[in-house]
Amino acid sequence: MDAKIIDVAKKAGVSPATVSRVLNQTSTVSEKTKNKVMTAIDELGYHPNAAAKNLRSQKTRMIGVIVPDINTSYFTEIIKGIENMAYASNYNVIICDAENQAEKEMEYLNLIMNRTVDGLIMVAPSIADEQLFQIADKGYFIAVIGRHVEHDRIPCIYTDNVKFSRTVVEHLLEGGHQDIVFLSGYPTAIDSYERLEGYLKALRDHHIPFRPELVENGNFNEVGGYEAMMRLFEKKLQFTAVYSANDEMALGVYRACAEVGLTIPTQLAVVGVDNNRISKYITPTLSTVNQPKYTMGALLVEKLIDQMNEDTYPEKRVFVLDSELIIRNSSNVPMSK
Amino acid sequence: MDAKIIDVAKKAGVSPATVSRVLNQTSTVSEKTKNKVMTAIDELGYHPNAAAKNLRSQKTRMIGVIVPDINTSYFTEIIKGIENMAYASNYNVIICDAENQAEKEMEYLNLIMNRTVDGLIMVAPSIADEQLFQIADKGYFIAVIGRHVEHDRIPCIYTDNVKFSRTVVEHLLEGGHQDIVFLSGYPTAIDSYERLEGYLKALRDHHIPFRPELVENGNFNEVGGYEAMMRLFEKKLQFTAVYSANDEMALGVYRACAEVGLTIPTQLAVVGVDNNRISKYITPTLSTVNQPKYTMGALLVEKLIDQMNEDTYPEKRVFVLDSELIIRNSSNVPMSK
DNA sequence: CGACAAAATGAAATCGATTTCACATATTAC
DNA sequence: GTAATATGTGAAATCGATTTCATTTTGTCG
Repeated sequence: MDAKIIDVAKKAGVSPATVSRVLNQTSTVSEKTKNKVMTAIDELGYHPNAAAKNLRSQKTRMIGVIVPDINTSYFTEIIKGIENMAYASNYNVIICDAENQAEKEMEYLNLIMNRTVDGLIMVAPSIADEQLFQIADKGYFIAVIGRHVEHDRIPCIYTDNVKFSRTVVEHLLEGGHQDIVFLSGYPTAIDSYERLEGYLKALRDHHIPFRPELVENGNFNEVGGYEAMMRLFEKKLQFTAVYSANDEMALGVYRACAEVGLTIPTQLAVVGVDNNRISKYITPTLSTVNQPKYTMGALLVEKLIDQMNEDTYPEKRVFVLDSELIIRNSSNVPMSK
Repeated sequence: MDAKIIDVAKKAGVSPATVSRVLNQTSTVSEKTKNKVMTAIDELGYHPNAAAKNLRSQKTRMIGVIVPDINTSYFTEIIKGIENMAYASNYNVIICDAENQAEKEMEYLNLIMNRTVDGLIMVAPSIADEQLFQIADKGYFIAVIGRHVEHDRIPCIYTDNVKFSRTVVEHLLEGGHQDIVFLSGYPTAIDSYERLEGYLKALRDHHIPFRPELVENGNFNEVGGYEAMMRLFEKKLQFTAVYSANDEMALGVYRACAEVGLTIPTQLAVVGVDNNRISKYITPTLSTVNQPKYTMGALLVEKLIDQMNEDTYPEKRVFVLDSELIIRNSSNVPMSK
């Protein structure tokens, strides 16, 4: 069906080698033959077969990205950063949605093992360190966003969860809040754990007793956040603020408050994490922690590409980026007594 | 670096052909040799090279999906449907984010022309009909979500924008609203146009004069919706309801109202479109039109796969799905006079 | 103008799998 | 026990590009 390089060559009266040279600018070709080849390509509507090209050249100029969920703006923002930077370096990006299933995540590792992609970025992977090491040790290029990985060949980038969590809690303490709920995401996610750690450390530093009953799991989504809050309300616990480990859950908190008739921020202060698109559009506007999502993606893919091209160990491999507390209306009123 | 099929063959003491047969179950192999081959594969950690496989077999078992924007839940829900159904049929999905750039969309067409994918799904494409026809006529498998395409070889699926828009407007008219703002998306998008058409028809049917100054463009996102409303407020126009062509813009409407001190729904009724994740979490909960996003993706990819496997014209090619108006709190109070 | 370097081009090998075809071995039927 | 069939396996061709190496053509200079 499709025209092949040999057809182009015949039509232009040259050899396939020359056609290849015109297309890839791999050596000089005279202006005259270049033109003949180009018109032949145009007339035949020739598109080089990717498989043949990949097979011979042993590269694909594709980068795979595995994300836990494609329907989460935190991840899609990261993807945008990856895509744009990759595009600029002439790489295509294959996005893979693991749908929060470890099994699917594992399946997608095939992309790199079977050389469909030249490199692989795993965003907030659930896979164990050792598995990552194994892949890297075999010589494949992988990189990780969202957690620390201790391996020479694996660049990684993340933000300091503990640090910004302390900032959040201290912000609430300054507002006069002592009884602060912590809404956690998936218990298995490292982010959940580290954010809880920051919460605990801040309390300890300020000599506030930790009340375990104020920690609830909301699975990082609206439904979970809503249900977690409802559980807390039912237990009639005393609290005046909520630190939600992401913005989606905070939205669930808003809904729960609307239903039980609690006013934010006067009766309950709320702070989220991620600064997602809608956080400044909901009412009241949501205080949250801005993470440099786009930058994380862009920076890491850049490192990965460098590494692939030079096939060398990068001088700097671990990137811990700063995040920033954005105080909006959901937490900017000191507690009314 | 990687083990090749010949290495496996040598280790197992068989020919490459046999290894291939074991892996692809393309003909019977004795239990004994099968075991030898499998252990050799295990020991070597062999992964068949995708490029070689694709080249020889002339297929990739990959399906490309081009979406206008990956950071929009309407599209990601569609993707979920595509992915899951494709996965079930043993196809992998490559997601491509055109970032609302026609140029990028065009670039991604290369995926099918160069046979990186076996089939291509274009979601709400901006490309012209004729270009689509050309591709299909060359024998490539493509399918379209979100608009009607009149070509024997191109399956398509969409909802009836005109129809549900009438329903929305009639719902508002029943609530006593006569001065209804229409917030449009990108002017170039067919969805914008058809939704406006439904709005106009409903007004005409009910003998309500059309006031062009009540139509504003909000680009399908929060910022646009917010700015559009602010423009309307500044002009001090008289209106009591807003039909927003999607939920994201409706969120912008909410924000604008919060800032100027208008209460929804008592002072302004709002209806959106898409029923996105957050629409029932914001306050007041947003009336909206539910589109069968997941189903659209799943159904269409199924058709595409059928077509690819049978290489035949499908009996049914055009699917117009029903959508449903979900009345929530943002519009359920009759206008207070 | 002849010698030599540089530029342009082609023939053939190659990438790593699948697939065809032929052949060997095992099984069944009579 | 032999013929006929079914099953299992290997050698070699093949997919469509790139790349190496050799060769031809062009250009430069004394």
